Amino acid sequence: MESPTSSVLDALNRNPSSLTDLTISAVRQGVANGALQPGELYSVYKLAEDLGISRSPVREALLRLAETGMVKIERNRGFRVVLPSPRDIAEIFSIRLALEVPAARRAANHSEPAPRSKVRQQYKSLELAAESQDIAAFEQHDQQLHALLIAGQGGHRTVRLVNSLRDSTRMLGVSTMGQERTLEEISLEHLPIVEAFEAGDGEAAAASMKEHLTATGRLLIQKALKATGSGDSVDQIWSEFAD
Amino acid sequence: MESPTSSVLDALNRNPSSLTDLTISAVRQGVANGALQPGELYSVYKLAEDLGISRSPVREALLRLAETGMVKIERNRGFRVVLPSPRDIAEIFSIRLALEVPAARRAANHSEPAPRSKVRQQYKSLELAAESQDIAAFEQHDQQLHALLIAGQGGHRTVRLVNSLRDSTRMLGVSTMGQERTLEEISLEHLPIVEAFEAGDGEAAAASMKEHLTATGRLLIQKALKATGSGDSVDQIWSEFAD
DNA sequence: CACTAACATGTAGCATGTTAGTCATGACAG
DNA sequence: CTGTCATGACTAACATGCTACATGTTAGTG
Repeated sequence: MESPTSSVLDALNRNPSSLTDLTISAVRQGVANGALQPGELYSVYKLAEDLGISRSPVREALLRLAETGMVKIERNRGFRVVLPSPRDIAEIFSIRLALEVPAARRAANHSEPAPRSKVRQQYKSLELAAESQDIAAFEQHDQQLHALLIAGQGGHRTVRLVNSLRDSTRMLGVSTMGQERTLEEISLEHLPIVEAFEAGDGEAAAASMKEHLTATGRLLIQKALKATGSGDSVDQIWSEFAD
Repeated sequence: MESPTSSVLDALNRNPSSLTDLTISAVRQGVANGALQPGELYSVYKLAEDLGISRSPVREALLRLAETGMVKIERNRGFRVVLPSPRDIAEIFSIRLALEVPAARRAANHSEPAPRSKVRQQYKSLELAAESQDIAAFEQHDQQLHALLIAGQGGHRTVRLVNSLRDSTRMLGVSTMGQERTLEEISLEHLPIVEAFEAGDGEAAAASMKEHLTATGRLLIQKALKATGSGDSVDQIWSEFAD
């Protein structure tokens, strides 16, 4: 194996864990910035070469991503980044609603000073990223804000689960972000959640979280429907999964 | 490579897919029947030898199981089957409640003849397994019944997700099954759900599903608390995650 | 006797060789 | 022109060799 590229080394130094984890991050990033196109066929061979590492960790990374549905592996053919169907999106958001709305309620009802300042801080970072149109940073702080609102008591599994669901819709956000909704608008949707959390108002937190997720989910479904040219309506699909 | 054991061959014939999948099944089964003890340290090396295959598919299987939390891999040491803490169990059931209760409601409200007969049939199999004290069959039909009640429109992800959550608590069921509750009792808990589903009564289905999952979850937490000798109460832990 | 350093052992993680399956291409028969 | 079949390129899946590391043990030091 020749000398790894500097970016690989950098990532290695930041995170001494494993090349598999590194590869997972790399694929996520590639999907986020469009380097990996949904539907296109790629091979473990080439990806390993590009990353300057061997096939084993790359393969392991892809298997784990396939487990979450972000990627599909085709035997003896290669792998594809999966573009979720409108129904997939609806299901994903129905799950997120089922998990995050009660979580937001509980979090607000039990909110304490320390997590409050963290949430506020995270929201400020989100605003900042929105102002400077930094989509990558925006995505990251959005994720961390949602994670904070779930983590309350230590819902590790729930956080991991929601993060993996976000993975599946990440490639949709890329094209959507800053078009239908500006980053500022999305950022503002979080404000009532944060305020309700700080006020310890569980019901308000739940309601505004529900509104936020519903708006996001429906928008992504609409986007996906336009892309597929299907005749189905957003309402119809949405009603199959969420109320 | 010597001759694989007959059980391995059997599993291979049933499922011609991949050795990785075979290994996942083998580990699940090993956990279910106590061949793999929680907390004990095992090695990929030996497991691969026992299965009569190479280390690669075994390693891949364990990585995927680690992803779901059923197993923990320790670098350069081995892997352990994870015994979930009382809090872990509470979180798992809070997730299952969030997903399965609304799913049961929707399923009942949209129930049609075809799925109805399938559900009824699955319930009969469950009863039968309970009568004959066949724990393995009982587990399987229990899982399939829950899956049917979720799958409604095609909630593939939700089904997979719930199945993976069940994985994490499987080793607890082993020791519990047929002690605190008899199989017949557990089977009977499903009856009101099935009846509400057949009657198209969403609210009743949701309520009885909630009752069933709550009873199961609390029982497992109690069991786990006794094992750890902790002073926490079931109510206290339960209230941190579920309502 | 306490305490440390060298070493033996066993492991995950990674690299790489091997096997067998899939598909595109094009020759060729009808 | 069309459908069939050989063939070659490419691939995932699997097997296996290698390396660095974590840990328990033992030998050496005060």
